[in-house]
Amino acid sequence: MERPDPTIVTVPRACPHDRPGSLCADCKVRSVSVCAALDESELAGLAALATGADYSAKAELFPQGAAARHVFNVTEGTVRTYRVLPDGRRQILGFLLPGDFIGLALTPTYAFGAEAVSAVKACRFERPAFEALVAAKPHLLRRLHEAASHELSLAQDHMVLLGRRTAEEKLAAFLLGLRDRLVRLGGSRVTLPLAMTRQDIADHLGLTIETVSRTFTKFVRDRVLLIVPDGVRLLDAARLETMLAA
Amino acid sequence: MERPDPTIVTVPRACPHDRPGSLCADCKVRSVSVCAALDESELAGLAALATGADYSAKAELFPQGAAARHVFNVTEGTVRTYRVLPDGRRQILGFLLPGDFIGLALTPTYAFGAEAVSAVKACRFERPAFEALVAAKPHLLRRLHEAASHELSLAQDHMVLLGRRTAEEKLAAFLLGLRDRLVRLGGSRVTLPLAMTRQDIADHLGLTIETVSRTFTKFVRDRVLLIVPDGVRLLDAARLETMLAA
DNA sequence: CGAAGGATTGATCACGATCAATCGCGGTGG
DNA sequence: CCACCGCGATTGATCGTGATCAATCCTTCG
Repeated sequence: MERPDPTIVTVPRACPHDRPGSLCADCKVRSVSVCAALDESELAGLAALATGADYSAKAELFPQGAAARHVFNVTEGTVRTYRVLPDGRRQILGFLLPGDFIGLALTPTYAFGAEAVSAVKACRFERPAFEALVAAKPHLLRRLHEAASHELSLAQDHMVLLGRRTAEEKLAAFLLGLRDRLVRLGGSRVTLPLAMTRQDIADHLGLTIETVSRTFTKFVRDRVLLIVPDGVRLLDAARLETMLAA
Repeated sequence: MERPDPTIVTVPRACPHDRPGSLCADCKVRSVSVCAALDESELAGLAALATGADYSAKAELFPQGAAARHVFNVTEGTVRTYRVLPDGRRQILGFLLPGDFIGLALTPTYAFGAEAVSAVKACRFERPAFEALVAAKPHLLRRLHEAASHELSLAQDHMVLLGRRTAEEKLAAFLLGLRDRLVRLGGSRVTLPLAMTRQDIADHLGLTIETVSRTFTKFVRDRVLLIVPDGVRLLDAARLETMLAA
């Protein structure tokens, strides 16, 4: 699958954005999101609640601990979710790509902050209306639960990574995991756009920016990858896989 | 399957363990578990599905990746959940105490392994029957979702700990977190029984056994706690709190 | 009493952190 | 147009936390 510009994951129009009259039924990320659980009539209900929200790079979707007034479905761009300690240390919990849902937990406040890494477009739903829909549609709740369970499993994976992996293994796991997600969204298998900074990657993997940079350099020296503008090109993904098997 | 593991004893009975004929309505840990969501009639349905399962220390409840045939509600003792890497490195995801539920995810296989740390008693439900009950009771599903959301939040806390905390902070957070859970179960505020080994604690906090031991020793030297048989006595919990605030 | 398993302590090592300088690129204004 | 600026990334030098290697110690249990 060819992509003209590897730096941008172009996901065709989603939910009702800046195109008046467009519906969730046309949403190009629907198949990979919680919305996949809904039938036509339910989608209609959802579409009525949806508004488009655009964020420029570095914009805050919401801060940690804020009242949870919305749930979101990312349709374009990359979002980082994070928690910070009082002294400023930051842990990035994850990077959200098109199709990813924010607000699965249905808690009164957000347990983490969220910021746009690149320019982001999202489908946004008011919480009260969304909750009402969930209450009316057990199947949607079931789907939310499955999504939350999946996220819990990913969180557990990440605990293993943070607690028991070396710097090299961490970066290898990060790159392969991101590649797989991008492939599912129709991206290239060898060229990964990296919207996030080295600092973001470091804060996700429990490393410093210098260690991330040095590890990238080592991978380049070992002919495992090339660094290209705004991303990397994988030369030897098998070698990365091997690091994880070990 | 015909010759059951001698470390596991199954007894046909309702939720609470050693009292034949007793019902979930009497369950000591109900108020702190997902069962708290159920009314009398629902409890009756649940009680009909429950069997007691006892495990001696170190017994395996199920291995990582096994088909998820049961869900569990721990009623006595401590369980560790874990994932292991191919080369043997282990990450303990959490320690489950009475009232904690195993199998929230409702996935076809267990995403992690579970072992009894101490002698354990649990309420055990067959998955098909439990799933049927969940399908029939949206309120129970909602409760499961809330529990899963809470667990996700705890997992995110732990990611921060693993990625961004020092050894001292990790141990302080572990002790205070465990204390709070034990207090909610009616335990002491200053004397913590530690059913798990130093190695278990190390594998939970992303440290080595030696570092855990040395950090305990440092806490003793600093008059923060005393080491007592099978546990610790907190002398200066405030100092532990301070470490986390920093 | 001896063996075994968990815990502690000591000596040394090394991975990744820290401190610091420089690079490279894109944007901006003179 | 290009000099300058700012920010992210890279690289180098050194440090230090926590890992590793290894030797007891302590408790329980047969």
